[in-house]
Amino acid sequence: MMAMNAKQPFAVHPALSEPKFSSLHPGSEAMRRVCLPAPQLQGNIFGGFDETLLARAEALAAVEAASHGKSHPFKPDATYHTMSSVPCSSAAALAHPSLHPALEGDLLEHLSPALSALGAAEPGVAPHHLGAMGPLQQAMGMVHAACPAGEVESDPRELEAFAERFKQRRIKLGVTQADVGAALASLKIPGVGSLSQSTICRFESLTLSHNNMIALRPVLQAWLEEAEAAQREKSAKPELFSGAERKRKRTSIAAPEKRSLEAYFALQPRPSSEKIAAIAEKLDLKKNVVRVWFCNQRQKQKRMKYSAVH
DNA sequence: ATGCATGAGCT
DNA sequence: GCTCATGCATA
Repeated sequence: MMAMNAKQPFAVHPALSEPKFSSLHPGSEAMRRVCLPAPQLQGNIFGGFDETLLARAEALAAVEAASHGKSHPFKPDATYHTMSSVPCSSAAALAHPSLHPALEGDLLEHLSPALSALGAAEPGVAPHHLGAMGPLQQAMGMVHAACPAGEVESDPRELEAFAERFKQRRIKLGVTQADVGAALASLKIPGVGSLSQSTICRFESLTLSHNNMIALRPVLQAWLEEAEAAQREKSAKPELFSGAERKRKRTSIAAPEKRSLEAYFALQPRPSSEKIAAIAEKLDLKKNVVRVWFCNQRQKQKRMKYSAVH
């Protein structure tokens, strides 16, 4: 496939970074760590009472399971792990483990008071200088160059409004999210290829990182304008490209395991390799699956934290 | 709409 | 091995 993850050659436009993101520099990750609530405490806890904590996390998971067990009816689904033969119990994947926010929050707070503090301690998602930003960098550059710097805002409120307007106008054009993603390539913006339906969807629902939103906006705005112009002259033609025969299988983590993972995450969002291995063994999951789960969970938490503050 | 995965670049 | 952007597969 093409190099879709070229490093970002430049940072977010100055006007785009507000106070929250002023920490926008290559070393922001290090800084974020410094801001973590009582890091050494977490480290000691997890490092010294491994088994105890693992047990507590599991107990927590068990309590939660019992609390709304009936809300988690097992589905006679045979989890398909074509590529990642995760030996889930035959009674695997549940519909959705939506934990009760109240109950969960309560329990977790007792187990990890530092967790709640974290939310307040880290207001912004501190978008660094962005590493894997994608080919859209160049597009951003172009758009910015062609736009009066004054009108390019990064105000979260503005972004939210744009996303909503975008969706509305997109629907008005009768174009699907997938169509938009594919059509992006025909914009011929240097360095900008197509995007998936997932990404367009996430953009519209604001479930991308702030930086990602900022980066994509100019591109999507450009597409929108072109699409509307094209429609005016009656020559809109979305283009889809035939897919391939690639088959990737998705691991499905059963609800009980997921609950445990969430409990572990509350205790330690960044478990060491050893901890991950231990957790993986206890839950009978592949270590890499657990590692990726934690990575994804962290990404999700960041987004949630950000939207919660804005 | 969202869960799990991949890969680039960085440390 | 992490973060981040992004995507395939699937509910």
